[in-house]
Amino acid sequence: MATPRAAAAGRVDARRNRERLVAAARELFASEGVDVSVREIARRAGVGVGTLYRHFPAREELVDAVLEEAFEEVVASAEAALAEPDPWLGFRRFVEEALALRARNRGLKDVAEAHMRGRRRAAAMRRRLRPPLERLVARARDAGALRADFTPEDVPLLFWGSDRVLELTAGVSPELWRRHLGFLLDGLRAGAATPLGQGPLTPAELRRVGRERRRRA
Amino acid sequence: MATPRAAAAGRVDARRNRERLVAAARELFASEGVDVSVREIARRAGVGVGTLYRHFPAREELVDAVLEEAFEEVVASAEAALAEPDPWLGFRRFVEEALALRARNRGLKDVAEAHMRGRRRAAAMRRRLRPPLERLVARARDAGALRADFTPEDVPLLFWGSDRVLELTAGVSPELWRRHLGFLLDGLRAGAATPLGQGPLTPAELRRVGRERRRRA
DNA sequence: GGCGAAGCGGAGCGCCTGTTCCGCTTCTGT
DNA sequence: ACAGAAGCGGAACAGGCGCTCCGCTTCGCC
Repeated sequence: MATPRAAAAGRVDARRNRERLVAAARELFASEGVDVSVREIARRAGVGVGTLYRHFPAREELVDAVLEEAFEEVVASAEAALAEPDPWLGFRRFVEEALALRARNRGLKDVAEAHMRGRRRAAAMRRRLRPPLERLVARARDAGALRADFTPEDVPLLFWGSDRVLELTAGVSPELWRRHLGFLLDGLRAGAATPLGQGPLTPAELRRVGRERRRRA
Repeated sequence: MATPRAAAAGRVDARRNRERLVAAARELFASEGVDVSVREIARRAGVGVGTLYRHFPAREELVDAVLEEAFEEVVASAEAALAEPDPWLGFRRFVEEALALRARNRGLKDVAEAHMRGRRRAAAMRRRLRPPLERLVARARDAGALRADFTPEDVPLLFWGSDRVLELTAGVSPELWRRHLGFLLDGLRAGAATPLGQGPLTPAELRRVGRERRRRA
């Protein structure tokens, strides 16, 4: 019994195929986005589509399984940013790191934007992200660095906008999103603030953004 | 000869069908975006798909024909903004108006972002937009209102980012893009500027953004 | 070593897309 | 009024998608 029966049940070839599928999906989601076809994932993994569906009864479950770990990095980044003593730098660091992760993983960006059309685990991750994110915002605001009218519900706005820049310019100028974010961050400092005509999303509205989007697709 | 033989040649029923197609496409592109299917456009116009293809040998030509007028409004808006005496208000007004047009016309946003995958007329419009836009930027910068490191090539960044917000939140909070733009504009004032790590796109790079994007699709 | 079960592969289904083709209708000049 | 041309409509094609199904292979316990 050298290496046997550890991990989950099932035949060893089945487990190997499952791992191959996850690995193939991880690479393809990161480089091509979540919209790669199941045939392409199966081909990359060296298995048939039937095998893919045996392990992941719907395409979305594979997305869910693969991107959980990527989302975990975002949560970790938010928690690490809270350790930064300067409240403004902590806030800024989280936003930059979260976007840098998206820059390296198209799939993460897709899922974050599409607000999961049925991705349960990503929804759970989102709930985990909320508390540290709220503290990052409150801390920077209370320190007088972040403008007073900024709310946690405004954070997705930062991501969405820079995501698009990222998406469009990744092939030509991979770091250009930092410029867009730089403009935005300069506008988020308390000293730069002028009154805004439009109020923030409420938490309920923010949730609806995801649901509306799901219905469309 | 009351109303006859004016306009282009061809049978009157053919001309009527062409106009119906353009009208149907205009409505659908504005409300659903440029990705509506040809069958849907034909159905809305009350004709068969064969008729659509008789008038517009490829789907893209219909897109091109319909969105030219929408793009024209953007150019007109830039020219009108130059009449504004305050350079900053002029700049701001153009950006806001251009985005408001996109908010009312999904197709315009799609074409502007996709940077025409083969839309010749839109490319011509883009060239027409450049001169007034350059003057708007230079004027606001020279007046000391707009930050000195802002270039005309940065304008698309403003649009792309807010476009995404618009797209995602249109159904829930149709004016939320104004909040995102508000943050951004506050960061564009000379007084708010801090050094940016990343330089602007060159004009050549900006053109490549469109071409890369075309290759993908 | 054999055999039952678990796993595998990929043809095929249903539905979508843009585009083509051609028999039939409708217009229009004489 | 009529003939011929111009225009029309929609079935059909090629190629994509996610997903299902089932005959065949391979594993692993006895």
